[in-house]
Amino acid sequence: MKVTAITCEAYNLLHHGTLVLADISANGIRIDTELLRYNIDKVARMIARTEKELKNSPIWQDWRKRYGSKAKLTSGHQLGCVLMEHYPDTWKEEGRLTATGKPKTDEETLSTIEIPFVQKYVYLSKLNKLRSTYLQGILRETDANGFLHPMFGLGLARTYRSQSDHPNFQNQPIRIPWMAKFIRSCFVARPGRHLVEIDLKGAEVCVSACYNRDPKLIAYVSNPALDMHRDMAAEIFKCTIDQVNKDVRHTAKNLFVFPQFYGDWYLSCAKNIWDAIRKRKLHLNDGTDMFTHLKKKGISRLGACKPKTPALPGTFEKHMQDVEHAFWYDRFKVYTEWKERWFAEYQKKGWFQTLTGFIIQGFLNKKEVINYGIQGSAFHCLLWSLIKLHSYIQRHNMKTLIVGQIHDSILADVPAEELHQFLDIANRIITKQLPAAWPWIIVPIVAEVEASPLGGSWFDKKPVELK
DNA sequence: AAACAGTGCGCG
DNA sequence: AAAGCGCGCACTGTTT
Repeated sequence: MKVTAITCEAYNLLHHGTLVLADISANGIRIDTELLRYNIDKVARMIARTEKELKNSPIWQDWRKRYGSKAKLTSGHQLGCVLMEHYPDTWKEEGRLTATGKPKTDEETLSTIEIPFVQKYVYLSKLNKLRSTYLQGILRETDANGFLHPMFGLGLARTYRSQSDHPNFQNQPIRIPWMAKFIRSCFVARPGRHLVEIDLKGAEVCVSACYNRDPKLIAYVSNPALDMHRDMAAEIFKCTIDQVNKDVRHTAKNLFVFPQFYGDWYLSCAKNIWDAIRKRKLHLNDGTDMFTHLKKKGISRLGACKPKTPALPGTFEKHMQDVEHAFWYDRFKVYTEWKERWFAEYQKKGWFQTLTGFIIQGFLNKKEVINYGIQGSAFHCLLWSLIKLHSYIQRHNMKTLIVGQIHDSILADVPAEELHQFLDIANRIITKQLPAAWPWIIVPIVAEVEASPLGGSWFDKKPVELK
């Protein structure tokens, strides 16, 4: 793919953005190295204990017999071969083999084998990831003064997003709370300061609405009284919006709406949601178990989920097929028309231009053509804000330091006495100046703020009300 | 010893 | 017709 910034404005964005990102790297984020070392020891002990437990199992005896001195507890390939003997059916299902035809041993596949040995293996993998990639990765890159300087680049991602390395600051754990705690509690504010994270609320959905101009999507992101994820939850689970609780909404958002926007299809959504009902024990607001509720609504099973076999009535698979159809051909039909037009135009020309003035060309499939512009422009909203914010901080001789950036959020280390001023200007840039500078932004942009206690950690951040 | 392909998993 | 977009990093197992 050829990467060319064409408009002058697009060039300037990358130019100034690069300078700001370099400054962010130079500032660095403070690391509690003592806690980091303590956590590394603690996780090491957890790993040792888990390995010992696994090695007491008869399955490990079997494993040893097979591989002798080459037997390795961390080898997914070896595990796959050992388990294949006892659970061959696990890998008979569609999509359970790797690209080279070997049995997959990812968490998703292994979660179907509900024996302690396998579940413990999954846990051990997580512990090893935590120790190697994150805790040790951070320690390795931390300088002698206790500051970490992640790098950020604008010249690599095909979407014109940024990337980060040494270490990657943009994939530090947050979704699994116990993992997040081990790591994020080591990222701390400098003395007398707060770590402040400012997020562009629903950035990609907002920017998507600016591309496709679907009136219903625009309404959803413009009217705080409306809630797309809640509405979709009600459709997916055949209930009223009052019956939707946080967990159910979260499931609809992350296992249907977002995947659909990225080009996923109903069959994979159906499987994932059905799994989530079981694993997360979903229920309605009044306490009714979700499976019981769906049964009452005429849905008693998932269905075969075979791509070439038509979905049968009374299955969740069939229901999700209908939900998907209504989603794209009724609710968001203007969005669908835009997708068709956008892709057809690309096929004719071989390139397209993003709303922020970048050309993207090369051999791309439909999903890439649909997604790249949205993903890139959403990040550029953040980058533009970041540049403005940085410039304001310099001009006003503020002591605030911007220390990181994660696609749609900014992390800053803010002296207590500057907190009010900082939040005020950041909010003004994001919600007022940004939409004023870019007329293609036709929906409100909202900032969300979280802050750590004084001298506290990234893990301890709590929402802050913006006035 | 170094490079490479394949796999898996963390984040938005 | 195919069946989720973008990244970085660690590890296994093989090849150079």
